Amino acid sequence: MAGIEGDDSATTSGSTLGYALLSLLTRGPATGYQLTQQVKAPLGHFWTARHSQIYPELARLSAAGWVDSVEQAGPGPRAKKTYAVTAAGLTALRAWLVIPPTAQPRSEITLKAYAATSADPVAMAALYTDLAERSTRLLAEYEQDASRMRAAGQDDPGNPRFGNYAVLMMGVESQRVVHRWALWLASCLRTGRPVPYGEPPG
Amino acid sequence: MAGIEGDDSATTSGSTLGYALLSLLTRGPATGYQLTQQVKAPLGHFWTARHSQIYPELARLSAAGWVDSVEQAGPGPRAKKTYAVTAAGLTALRAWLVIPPTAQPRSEITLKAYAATSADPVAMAALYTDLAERSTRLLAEYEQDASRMRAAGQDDPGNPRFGNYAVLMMGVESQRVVHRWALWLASCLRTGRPVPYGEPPG
DNA sequence: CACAACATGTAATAGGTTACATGATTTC
DNA sequence: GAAATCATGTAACCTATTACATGTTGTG
Repeated sequence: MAGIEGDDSATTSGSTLGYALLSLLTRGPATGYQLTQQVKAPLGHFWTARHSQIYPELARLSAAGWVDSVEQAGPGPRAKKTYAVTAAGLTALRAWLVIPPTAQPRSEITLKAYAATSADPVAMAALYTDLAERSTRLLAEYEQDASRMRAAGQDDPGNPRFGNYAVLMMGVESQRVVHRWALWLASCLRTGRPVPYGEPPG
Repeated sequence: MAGIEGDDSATTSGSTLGYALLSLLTRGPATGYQLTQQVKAPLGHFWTARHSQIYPELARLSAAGWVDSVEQAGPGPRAKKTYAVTAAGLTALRAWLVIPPTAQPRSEITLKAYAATSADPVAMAALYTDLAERSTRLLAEYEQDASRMRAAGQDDPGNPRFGNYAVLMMGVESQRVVHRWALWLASCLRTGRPVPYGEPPG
């Protein structure tokens, strides 16, 4: 700051949310509202954001020169703004992508399993049986999405939407794991005795 | 508040961190420092907390009557406090455990995969090859921990430390998934052509 | 004697959720 | 005409990270 002009250099190091929005915008220009929808799936299986977080972040990205926007009037009291990544934004995204990620995942279902023996075994087994059922439903959904994507050629790394497919593959694998693990855990809690992991359920 | 006494009813609904600490304390009394160490593994594979978050939370749990503490003098300028779960704390924990969890997992490695095609394919493939290597190391560690635990009878749901084993099993499965997925992704990016998921690596 | 480990706290900041606020257009 | 969808923002609150602050005990 302090009187020095021309400080619009690439020193701005954005937030993870900012990079997530840039990633979405590489699929094409979008409004804040559309980004709020698009973040739901498949990205939303591993990363979520609400509109109240997205709108202020778009303003910050715009101030940093990483996106620009055109206004289109209505509907509602305010102008509709369509955002697009700038060359500077794409450069920043590319630089961020190749930094090895460090953040640990956070899983509430696993945290509850850590204290599983403190609760009623029957209730706790039911919890994990329900979880296994939910993962079955999700898995079916994801597999359908995956075959639709393959039919559209999105499993090709040359396709700009290949990332959607990569994220979905992780979703499929994760739900398979949740399914197996939840059934194993439920089986342990129901029988009250050690169950070897990976055995077919009884 | 407001003049009404006897408001120490079970209306206090704690934070997730609070329940995580209660879960740790079901293994036995501990100081804030010890909890900071114990949260690292295996719980830390899916849930983390720093001491700066733990100390204030212990104060809140204490105020709610969910834990109590004894002071032991030193070392350092302040007294050392050893915390233990109270009956009320255990009741609260049990009630929380059977609530179906809703929180979505958050994974930075998957987020980066979403934008994989925006970066240099060689650099990006290297990132995921490194990730696969790291998961191999972690998997070996976890498997060792698992056989130690089995030898100690912690794979028995009757054992109060069974939760440690359940969390570790999720860790093992998760690292296996990360390994397969990262190698698949690296293979896609290196060859630039669609690679069927689950094929042995070339 | 330096350095790691033990031990407990607070302050400032960043990240994220819930709730508040407004209003047009489209569909049943 | 009611309800869903489109569309954008702010405020209050909760959660989590980084940095600041202090001081002892044990090990090489």
